[in-house]
Amino acid sequence: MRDHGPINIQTHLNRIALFNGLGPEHIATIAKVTREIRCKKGDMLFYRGDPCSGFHIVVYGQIKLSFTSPQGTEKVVEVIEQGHSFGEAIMFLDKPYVVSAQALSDCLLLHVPKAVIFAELEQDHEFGRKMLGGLAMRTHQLMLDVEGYSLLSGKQRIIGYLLHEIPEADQDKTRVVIELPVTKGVIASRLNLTQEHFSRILHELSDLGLIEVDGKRIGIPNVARLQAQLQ
Amino acid sequence: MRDHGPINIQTHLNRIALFNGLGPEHIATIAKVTREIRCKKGDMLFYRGDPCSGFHIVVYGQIKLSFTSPQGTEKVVEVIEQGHSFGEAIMFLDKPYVVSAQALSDCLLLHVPKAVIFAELEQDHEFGRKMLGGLAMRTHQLMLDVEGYSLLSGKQRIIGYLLHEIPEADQDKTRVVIELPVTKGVIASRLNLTQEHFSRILHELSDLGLIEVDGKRIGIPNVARLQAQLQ
DNA sequence: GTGATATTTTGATCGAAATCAAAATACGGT
DNA sequence: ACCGTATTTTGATTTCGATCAAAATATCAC
Repeated sequence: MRDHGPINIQTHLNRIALFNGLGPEHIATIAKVTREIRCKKGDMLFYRGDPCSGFHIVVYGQIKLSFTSPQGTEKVVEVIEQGHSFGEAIMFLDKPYVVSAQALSDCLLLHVPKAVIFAELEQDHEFGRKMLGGLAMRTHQLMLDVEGYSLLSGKQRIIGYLLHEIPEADQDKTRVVIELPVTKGVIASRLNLTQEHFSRILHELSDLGLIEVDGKRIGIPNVARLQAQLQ
Repeated sequence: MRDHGPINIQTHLNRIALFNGLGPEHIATIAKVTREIRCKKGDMLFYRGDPCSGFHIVVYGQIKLSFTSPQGTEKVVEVIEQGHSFGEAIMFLDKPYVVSAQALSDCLLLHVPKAVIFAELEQDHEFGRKMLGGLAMRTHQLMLDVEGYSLLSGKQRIIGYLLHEIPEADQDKTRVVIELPVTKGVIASRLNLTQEHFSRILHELSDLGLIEVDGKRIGIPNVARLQAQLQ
């Protein structure tokens, strides 16, 4: 568990890429209206259909964004990790949330009201550019997701996920070990698979000697060989 | 076939929602660097991997955006119709296209270079807001697509599509007739189905009396009853 | 109109992944 | 360390939709 003492909102805002280059006085203005939100593992932050009043920044913890079907099945769209933000897109539309957000662990979030963002956009071109870049990246990522869901098999999506999880620093290594950031069930759902199927594919890859599974630690003895399985 | 004579670029730019509210002198500046592109049915506009130098507006005709898997299977992401634009998102990232674009019919397009858009963003806050709104809408739509692919059956996706195709003006009618804008194969792919499966589901809905199929004309005797099938 | 091509439908079969069920493990709190 | 809960694995079965193949329609250029 982390330190839960009082935090300096400005410090955290400064760490977000979106706010890089913003002058201290602008950061201060934004910080003034930014609210801290602490939530415990399992807490719902918002539900699909709730109105959106701004966007969120994850200072620490993990937030799960998901759809739920009428029949109650859940599909995880994304897991937001420390230092990332979410809800920017819907903020620009006058529509309610299309996903629900739930804490996967104890979290500290910041909520930035949309009004202050709109005001900042009035004044700063560079900020607008950053915001456009951020939204464009999200759109791009969603396109790649759609491609994966449509064109790749479950096994290929899992391999792609594992390769994606390799830390920047280990990119060039032959052998790497990665640590799954959330439960296998959540990852399975994120990849549009049942956890049973996910488990079976991991086993299959393990039998082939392509990975070594030890709980949440996945060893990849030969990254290139795993990559080759994508064809 | 349409008139292929010379067109007034400014007139067409004025019709795009994105450029609403832009002063005539700004429109003129943009028009000066905007290029006309005419292409015939089947022509490729660009391929995945090509660099992106701006975005496109469809003046008339239909453009299909699609992924192709290594095995050659194709997945249609979207069909862009008259009056709509595409490629804005990727323009803000320094990445090549992730989709390919092909004309489904003879088309007239406008290509707006990114430099002029960036220049305009420097000067006009309102333009930035419009752009953000447009990107946000695309993101939103992609999220709904992902939801559909993940949570809905093929039949439900088809019903959703048919209901979505009902013209604004007919929204409140009990009985409507819609006209499929492209071939059934393209729609099937857009909905992540094979055309065989698409055909069978249409037949099934027809047998249930929920729709009446006559080539590209689909009659819906009772919209509410079809909607009820989504549960 | 007529022939050639493209699209759509129909039939038979197959397969990837889901579902249902239950056992086995791991894990957090006291 | 131990108990209760959550997670993961394994097994048996089912199903939705894909694939392969071929026939039937529709469409378009000439």
